[in-house]
Amino acid sequence: MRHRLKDVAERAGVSVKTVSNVVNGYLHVKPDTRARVEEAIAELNYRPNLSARNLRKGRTGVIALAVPELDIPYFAELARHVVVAAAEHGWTVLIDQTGGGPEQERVAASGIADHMIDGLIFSPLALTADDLAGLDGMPMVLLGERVDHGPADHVVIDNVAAAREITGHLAGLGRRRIAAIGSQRTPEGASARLRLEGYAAGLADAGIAYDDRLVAPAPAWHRADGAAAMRQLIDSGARPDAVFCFNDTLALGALRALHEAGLRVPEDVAVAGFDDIEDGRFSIPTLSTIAPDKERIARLAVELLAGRLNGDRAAPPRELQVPYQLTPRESTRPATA
Amino acid sequence: MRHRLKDVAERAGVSVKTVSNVVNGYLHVKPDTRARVEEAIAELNYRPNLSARNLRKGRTGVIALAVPELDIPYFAELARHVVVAAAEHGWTVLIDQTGGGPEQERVAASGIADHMIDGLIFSPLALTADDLAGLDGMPMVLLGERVDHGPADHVVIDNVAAAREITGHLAGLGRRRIAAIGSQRTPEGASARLRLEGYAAGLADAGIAYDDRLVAPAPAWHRADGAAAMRQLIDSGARPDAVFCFNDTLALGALRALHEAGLRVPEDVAVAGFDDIEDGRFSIPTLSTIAPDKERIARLAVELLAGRLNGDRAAPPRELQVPYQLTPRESTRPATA
DNA sequence: TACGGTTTCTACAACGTTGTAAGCAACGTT
DNA sequence: AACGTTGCTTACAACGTTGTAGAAACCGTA
Repeated sequence: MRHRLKDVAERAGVSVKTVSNVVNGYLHVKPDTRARVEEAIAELNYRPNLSARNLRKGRTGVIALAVPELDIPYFAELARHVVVAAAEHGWTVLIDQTGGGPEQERVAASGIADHMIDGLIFSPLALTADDLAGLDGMPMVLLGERVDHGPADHVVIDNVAAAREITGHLAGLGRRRIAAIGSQRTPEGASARLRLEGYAAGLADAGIAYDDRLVAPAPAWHRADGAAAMRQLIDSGARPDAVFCFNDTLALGALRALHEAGLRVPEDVAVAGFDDIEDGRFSIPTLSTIAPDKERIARLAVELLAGRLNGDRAAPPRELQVPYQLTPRESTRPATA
Repeated sequence: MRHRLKDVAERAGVSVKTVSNVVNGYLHVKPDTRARVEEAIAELNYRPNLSARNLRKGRTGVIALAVPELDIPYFAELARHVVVAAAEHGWTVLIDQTGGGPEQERVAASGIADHMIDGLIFSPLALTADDLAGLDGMPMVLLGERVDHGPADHVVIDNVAAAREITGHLAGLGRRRIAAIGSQRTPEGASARLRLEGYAAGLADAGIAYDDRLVAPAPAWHRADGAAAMRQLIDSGARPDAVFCFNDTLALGALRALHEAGLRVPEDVAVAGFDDIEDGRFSIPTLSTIAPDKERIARLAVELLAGRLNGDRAAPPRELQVPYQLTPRESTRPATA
């Protein structure tokens, strides 16, 4: 049986509001009254009804994190950091899995929001700035890259620079036939577009001509897509001597396909990824990658949201950039080593 | 600006309750009244306040899923299935990350629960049946194995049988020095205990003597722990020709350590895991494992919870067993192949 | 016209909490 | 002794919703 303030009040012989004051740490309560109330609370194992509190206060203490898929390691790792960072602000995180489709993301952005959560941290794939316009001022922080600057706060990394740098890293090994895996033509592929741009810039830096036949699309960025794309590159006769995969799961799939084709990594083909997921630190070979500071991303997102919630909701949207780190591992080890 | 029933009612020229009736699909509303109300709802972009509704109805439409860590692939995959299954029942899932410590799990079990959620699906590591006793009848389903039968519904797989079967599989390859990685002495290690028991039974089946020196503990079940345990087994001179790791992440770590030690898998050492996470299907070599039916686990958990919520809360706790599948892959490929 | 029955709608109260305003002691100051 | 001040406590209303009970309008039949 669940108890209410009223039950505690009766037991302690005080008013309901006094119990409320004790629960909320109000200062002016006589020590012995407080003790009596606390005793009653303990005896009845009283717990506040959050729905009622939320109704009264207009706040729920819950924020939502909407990600495309939970079992993509990057998002899972991100989610972990967000949960931790949110807890430091006293928030619980409601995790929503959108699947990445435009319609579902729209539902997530508007539907979930209904008075159940105080704010939203959103990692959209398909959503456009327009979709977000109808959100009635739900405080929101967007993660990841969007080409167009929407109406909400943003936490991003410099995808173009990172992709350019890692492409340069591959060129620095002496590779000339550097392939890319993960391009996408759909409007959802904002990350893909930026990373492709960085790849092209990296090639240009090294004086290598961009070759369409070395760029393989991937409908999604799962391991299976990476393996399929790699196989296709191998079969096409394009003979790459390095591959930059637009994320680590693609790269892990590519490693697998190379292995099955009897090609050695990095001797025959060097492989680089993007995201620095845990798997890449233990794969065979270990995976060179771009390591974004995920903890910082999560922390900043939560802080931006906190800022909106406590401060000015109408302030102009901010965009924060988080650093990344080029992290070479075995899959791009120089031949000399 | 957010609107209330009252605003819609004024605009449509009806009472608040009539609007409520329309929103809730009550039958006896004249078509043209309904139309007027719906128009007003659309114009104001009205959304019900869920806190108020919850307060009134005593239900929130949210269930919680508490897991030790989100970035352990097994839990992430499980979470994905739970979210999907819950959505089919109209529930949103609040995901809570306990960290696996006893105190945090206790907080998760009792604290989160406070009127914010209708029920809880809990995958505990450290919690005992006693800890769960004080939960005041919060409907709850436990996932994974517990030695003692607690007061709540359970969805489990037969750990002992599965571990025994995969140990037998290793023995069937002709291996005699079959090691185990992942044993735990702590009371939290219920899974470890059961899988160790199955391992011992599997050895006995094959007429192999149990050898303490071939059993390596792992404080947690991460890749790093698996790698460390494997290194220790190698260095100890125990010379295993097969390893059964108590989960896939341990096994992936072990693969890595074997690779670094210059040992071939499966030729020198066969490796088997448990859980069938996505990584194991793309690792080099691919990982033989026990594949529990995660989707079924999630679905059953949600259905058990639904049963509690809609039906008899006082019914005796049920325990459902979900099938698993021994899934041989490259890491235990027979020498002849 | 009157009547019972159905359909459609409304007023009111309640869910459990907290903000507001005000009440009552106890105290020190004039 | 009267007074303001401070500390502590309380009654009441309100947050936005829905269940209950019943009123009003409408229908067909006697």
